Amino acid sequence: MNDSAVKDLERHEVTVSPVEKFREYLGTRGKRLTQERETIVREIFAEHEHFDSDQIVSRLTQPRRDGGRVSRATVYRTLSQLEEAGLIRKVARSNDREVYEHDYGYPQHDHFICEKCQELVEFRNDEISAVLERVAAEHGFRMSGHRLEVHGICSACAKPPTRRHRKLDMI
Amino acid sequence: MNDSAVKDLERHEVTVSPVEKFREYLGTRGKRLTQERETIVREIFAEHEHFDSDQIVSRLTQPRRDGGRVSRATVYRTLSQLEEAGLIRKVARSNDREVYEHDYGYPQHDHFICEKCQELVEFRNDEISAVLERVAAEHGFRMSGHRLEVHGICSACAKPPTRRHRKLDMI
DNA sequence: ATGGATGCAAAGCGTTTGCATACAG
DNA sequence: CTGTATGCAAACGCTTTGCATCCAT
Repeated sequence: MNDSAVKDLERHEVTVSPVEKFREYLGTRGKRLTQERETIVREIFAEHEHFDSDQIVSRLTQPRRDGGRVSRATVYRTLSQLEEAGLIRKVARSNDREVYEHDYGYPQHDHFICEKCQELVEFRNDEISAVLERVAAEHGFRMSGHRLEVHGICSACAKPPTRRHRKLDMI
Repeated sequence: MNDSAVKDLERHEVTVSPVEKFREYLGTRGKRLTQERETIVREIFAEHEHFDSDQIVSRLTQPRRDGGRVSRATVYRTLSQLEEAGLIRKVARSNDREVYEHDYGYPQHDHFICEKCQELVEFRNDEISAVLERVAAEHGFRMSGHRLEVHGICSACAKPPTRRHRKLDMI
């Protein structure tokens, strides 16, 4: 992909809504944008937070004020397709569940994962991609992306224990 | 950890066998090095290859010439402990299974994961850890390690398709 | 001796799937 | 209309666990 193509893509990304982007993807595959799928996409892109399948299921499985309810099966099926469509991506595993995040309209970044509180903290660093591009090229590997989890203790958990932290530790 | 401590660790690593290292770990925890555990460690460290739980289970579950057979449950229980002991670590997920590799007596490295053939290819690059150390420090994050998967197409799969590749592609 | 470890089978748990029914295009 | 999609519940596949028995220390 050349530079102007990249620019087109970027412009596209910030212009088209997630739902529209998904509709386009579905269209090219002879698939349909159903109410259920739209409900799921709206729910997921309502805010930029990490999430797992079960969170979405519990939010959409019980009757809702606006969009109708969506079954567990449909949530799973739709998450897979959203991933194929490049709207979301798996960033980590936590509690035996895949953790997703937005991969559309959001800049490339990686994560710290705290071993104490399990919190995911995003960080951006362009050097990493640059190094990876170079290393991949050296190995004749055609890189399409990467997944990087940096494990350790976050600043909050590293601080001298307070009442609040103690409590959490004792669970 | 200072330089001489690092050197001690390295010397230690190449001197003590995986089984001994495991015995040490178990000892400090009031646990025992049983025949089953030793069999598993020997099997795993017989060669430096990536592996998943099921591979070990199938190799040790059926009666064996030397070491006795080991149950599925014990393999799983022991793999967890080997991970805690720092002898092995999870490097990826493939086919819904955790993929492990030796984390003892082997230098730090990361992996390319081919999206076509699923092959894991190791690569070493010291810049990455260096960058991560720095970024972690900037964020007040106390880094203990990282897991990096670089996704894309490996050189073999990227080559112009041969008869052999075509066949594989059509599966 | 005796508290930890094993084996077996059953349970767990996230995820997938078969099938009858309900829609989007 | 017609091929897709949904919902439900059952099936799946990896992993964990309860319990009676066994064994390393």
